[in-house]
Amino acid sequence: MRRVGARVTAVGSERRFRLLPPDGGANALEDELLAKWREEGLFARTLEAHADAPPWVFFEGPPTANGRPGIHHVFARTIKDLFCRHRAMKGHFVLRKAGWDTHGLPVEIEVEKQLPALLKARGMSDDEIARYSGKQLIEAFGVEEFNRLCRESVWKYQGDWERLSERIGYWLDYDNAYVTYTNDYIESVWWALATLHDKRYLTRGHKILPYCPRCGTTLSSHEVALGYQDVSDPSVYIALDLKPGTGNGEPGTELPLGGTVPGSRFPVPSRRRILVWTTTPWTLVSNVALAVHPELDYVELQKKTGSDSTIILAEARAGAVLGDDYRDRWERVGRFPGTMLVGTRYQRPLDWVSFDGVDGDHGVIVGEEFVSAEDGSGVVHIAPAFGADDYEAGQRHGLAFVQPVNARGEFPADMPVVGGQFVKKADPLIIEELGRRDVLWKAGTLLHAYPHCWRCGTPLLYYARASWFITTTAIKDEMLARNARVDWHPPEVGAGRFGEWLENNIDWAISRDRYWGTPLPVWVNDEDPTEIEVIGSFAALADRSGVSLGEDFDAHKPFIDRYTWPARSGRGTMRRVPEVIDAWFDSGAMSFAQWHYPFENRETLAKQYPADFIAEGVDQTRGWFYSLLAIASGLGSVLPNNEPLGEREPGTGSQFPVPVSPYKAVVVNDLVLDAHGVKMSKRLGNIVDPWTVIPKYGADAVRLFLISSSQVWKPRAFDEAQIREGVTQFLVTLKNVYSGMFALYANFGWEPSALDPAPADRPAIDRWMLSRLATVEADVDALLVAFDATAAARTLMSFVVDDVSNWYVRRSRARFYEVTSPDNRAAFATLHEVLVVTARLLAPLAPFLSDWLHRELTGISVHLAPYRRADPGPSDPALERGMCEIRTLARLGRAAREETAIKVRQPLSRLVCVVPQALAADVGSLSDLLEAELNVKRVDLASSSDSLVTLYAKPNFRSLGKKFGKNTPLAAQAVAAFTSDELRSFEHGQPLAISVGNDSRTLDHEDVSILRRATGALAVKEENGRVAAIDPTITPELRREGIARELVSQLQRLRRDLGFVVSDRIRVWIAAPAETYEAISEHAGWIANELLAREIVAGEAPAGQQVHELDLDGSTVRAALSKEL
RNA sequence: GGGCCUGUAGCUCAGGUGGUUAGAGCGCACGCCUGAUAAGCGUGAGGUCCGAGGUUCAACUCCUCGCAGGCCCA
Repeated sequence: MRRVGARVTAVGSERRFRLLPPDGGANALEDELLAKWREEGLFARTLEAHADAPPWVFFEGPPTANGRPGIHHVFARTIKDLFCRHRAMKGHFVLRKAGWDTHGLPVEIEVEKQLPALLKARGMSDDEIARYSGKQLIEAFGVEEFNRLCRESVWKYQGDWERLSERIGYWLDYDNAYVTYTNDYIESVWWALATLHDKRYLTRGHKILPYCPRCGTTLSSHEVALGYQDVSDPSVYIALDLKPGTGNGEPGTELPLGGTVPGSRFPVPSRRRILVWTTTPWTLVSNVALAVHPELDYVELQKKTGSDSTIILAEARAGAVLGDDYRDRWERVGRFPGTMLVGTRYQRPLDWVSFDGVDGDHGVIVGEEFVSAEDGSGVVHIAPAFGADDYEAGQRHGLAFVQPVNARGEFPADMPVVGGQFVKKADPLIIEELGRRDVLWKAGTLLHAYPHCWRCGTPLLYYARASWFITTTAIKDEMLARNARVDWHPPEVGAGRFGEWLENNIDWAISRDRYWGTPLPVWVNDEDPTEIEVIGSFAALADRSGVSLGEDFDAHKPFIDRYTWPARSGRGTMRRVPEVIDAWFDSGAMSFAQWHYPFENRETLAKQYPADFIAEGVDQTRGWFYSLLAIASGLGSVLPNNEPLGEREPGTGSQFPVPVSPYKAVVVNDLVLDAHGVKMSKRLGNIVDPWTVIPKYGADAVRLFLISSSQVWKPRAFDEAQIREGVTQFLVTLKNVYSGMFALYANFGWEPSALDPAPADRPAIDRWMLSRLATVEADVDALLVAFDATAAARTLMSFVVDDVSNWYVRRSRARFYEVTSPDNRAAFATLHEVLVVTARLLAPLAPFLSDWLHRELTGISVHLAPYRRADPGPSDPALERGMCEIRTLARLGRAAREETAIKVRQPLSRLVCVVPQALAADVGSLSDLLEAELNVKRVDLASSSDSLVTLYAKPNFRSLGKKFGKNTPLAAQAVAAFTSDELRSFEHGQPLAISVGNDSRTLDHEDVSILRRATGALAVKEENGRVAAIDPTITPELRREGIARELVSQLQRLRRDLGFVVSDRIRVWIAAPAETYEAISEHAGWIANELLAREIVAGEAPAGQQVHELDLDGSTVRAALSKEL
């Protein structure tokens, strides 16, 4: 038998299995693999390998590259990558086309920031620059040049994105990325818009948008959020006269007269007024209605001093508006719900706007849910041109639309009092005028947060702008039906957040008054705005304009605006509208625009639509998830495999065709927070830079942490300590199993061969290990199929730590010290199989270490391997059950030993075990594992007849509850009271009955769990019917063996401390008291073998040898070691 | 104000068609092991499962109402 020093072989040239680099080497290891992958073109090879396989379609939600990627991007990209890798290993063709979202306001803002410096360089003065608004700066700078800069700016961080994606192992085809600003992409978007227009889903309308009158531009919600300031605004209550005799036309709907309250001592009022609150007096000029909440209670109040006029307001607001003591001064003469007010007409506060020729109602009270009892008077003034709620209320109630304010925020020059004034400046003038007209009730000021232009500080106006819409309200049912087909993870995002939102969906305003975006392909006759052409292709553009587009054609502004043509009607010129479109429309069109469909790749799209899988953050519910769905629903069957919602076929009861969703499954991830659970922000400086943490722990560790720490759709705190404690521990364990056990000893001469025993011929623990492996393989795969990456990761991680390392390897260690016998070969073959399959299961989650291991173990990349073995070998549920019991017994046995306070090194004579009867057979053959684990000479599995065993009953509440209902607790008591003998005979088939009250019933076996308990003078631990009882008696013989083992332990430590290596052979001198020496001499052979000693010499060491004193449980032993040459 | 989510041990998180000892890892205390060693293993102590009502023989789990935190929307 050959023993070779491990350290010698490990660095020798004959090694077959490389050892892993030492701790902290994750970065180097991953870099080594990245270089290898690049060199081999591995990603491309994995694609080629499955080129003809059934596709599994993934859509990449395009990131905007004009910001640095952060740790949350690593999170989202890990999710995308791991499912794609998994399905690819399962044998699908998983094309992963990268994409870039390149249009839109964020890009423009980046460039806009550079404009002042650029204009100054051109000689423009600071004063001049300061006078210009953002849009004016762009115009002055030149749209052509501006857009050129935007186009460049998009790629500023492209390198960062690609580097990070590569570093974390996110495989994506960047060479064939789609880019939303390219002509091909734009043409597909045009086609979609033209198709939607053909279906009458593209329309023109109004939308209330936050608008900066100085910059002349609308702002996105993101920009609005940048500019909130606390300001003091007017807070004005006005009292408007109700017109008598008005109501909603139904009999009896007229507002009851105040004085009709029974017993009222007040006369019928001659004047009834309603109190209205506003913080924007200038909008009163445009008032067309008042809104009340239909279910809110309103009161009519009359001054106790005997005035003959009354006021009306929400009851809940009376105290706040009139003073808490208002009841002292006011008498309530009426009380009614808001619905009673609806339809009543009133005298508007200012009459400067004419309604001549204006469609729609005005001067009327309407009911609206948005009216709040939290502030104001519970009556809201409605000016549809100046508020989103107002506008929608106007739409719902057919109100007139007047907008006597120009784009600079000024009233018309010819308006009385406020003519030509900027609206905000007009507030005081209007308040004065209201006073003169005797409608002003109370004027004060209010401090509140109001949005201002982030660029110039001007207060924003909510202002109706002409806008182009996709009438998504018309396809709401279609969207809901398609959404219902989506497999959402988690489901509540789909049904709740998203579904709820779809239910309340409003039309999608897609036009933007901006520059850098897909131009809206709508041409309008400048003489007749009703004549419209929507151009759906560049060919159509060339055809209509009569101009050949040429090689250098650029579809962006300003070039596109030069294409005009005479109107078909014969009068006027067709000119493009100035707007570009919402960049969300671009992204939502990616499913087909990335293929330049329908102009090219029709066959490709037929295979690559719809997506099997997408994954993004929750913030995309109203973003990309929506835009994909809305566009797919609007386009319907012009996309392949995209049948619209079908009518129910008459008579058949079947529904056809089944609507499809543009994505069959979505995994939604939540935010990544900092270690303390606080949202990361630049302001707080708590942003985690991926480039500092990834080199530190490795991408595998970061990926695993992000996936395993909690369900991906929950927010997670990014805590480095958690990476170390949770994930690194797992990775270290896996590395130890490979390097510290498998590779280290396999290098002494094992490799897979025909000499390895067949699995069926291996020891039970090997067969158990392989059976567990097959189970875990199936479980992890099923979890990934079901998109539960967190559970998959946890299952695999606990398998490696608990089952493989902590049980199989620990219990099998000695079997790896030799490589020759069948038993050794069985262990190596088993562990090899375990590691290979583990590497494959791990590959989607941690693509680096798994590949490194797989290559060492098999010679090929894990990413070219199948995810599951075709033949996982025999599964043995009985063996798995039995081992589970053994491990429970081991745990209980350890606890029992702990109680005896006898160290494990001291052998004991026997362990008595009890398991539930049904499992006894499964456990029997495995008891030798317990002997070794607990260092006992014998394990007895006690049977029921054993005098050591007492039976006791545990009631099964679930089944007893069905029989006894209310009396369940009593029945349970009765069951628990059965004696051991009664239970024994019940087990042997004798009936057992209990009576509770008048109710006597025979018990079924399912009603009672019969458990066993060991009794006697043993150290006993028990849990759920499993018992481990240890005999603490130490016989002299056991004592001697314990001494020998203690000696070996101490000498081994000494041996190592003195610098001997495993291959060294030694001579040992031992001098000890007589009793101790007796123990040593009895076990001398075993001791020598353990210590790899040629000879054990009894007595004092010769002079010159260094002597070490050891304490062996109280007796002193002197020992000396020397190397045998 | 609305929608959705979360609240379980000091920390991070599992779990449960409602069933009587609520789990894991880390941390802590104690101990083991020493041919995985700048490793490995165990035992133990920690919980009114956010609060209050309700349904039920039985609620940590279901219902209602709150409280606290988060996200999105207004």
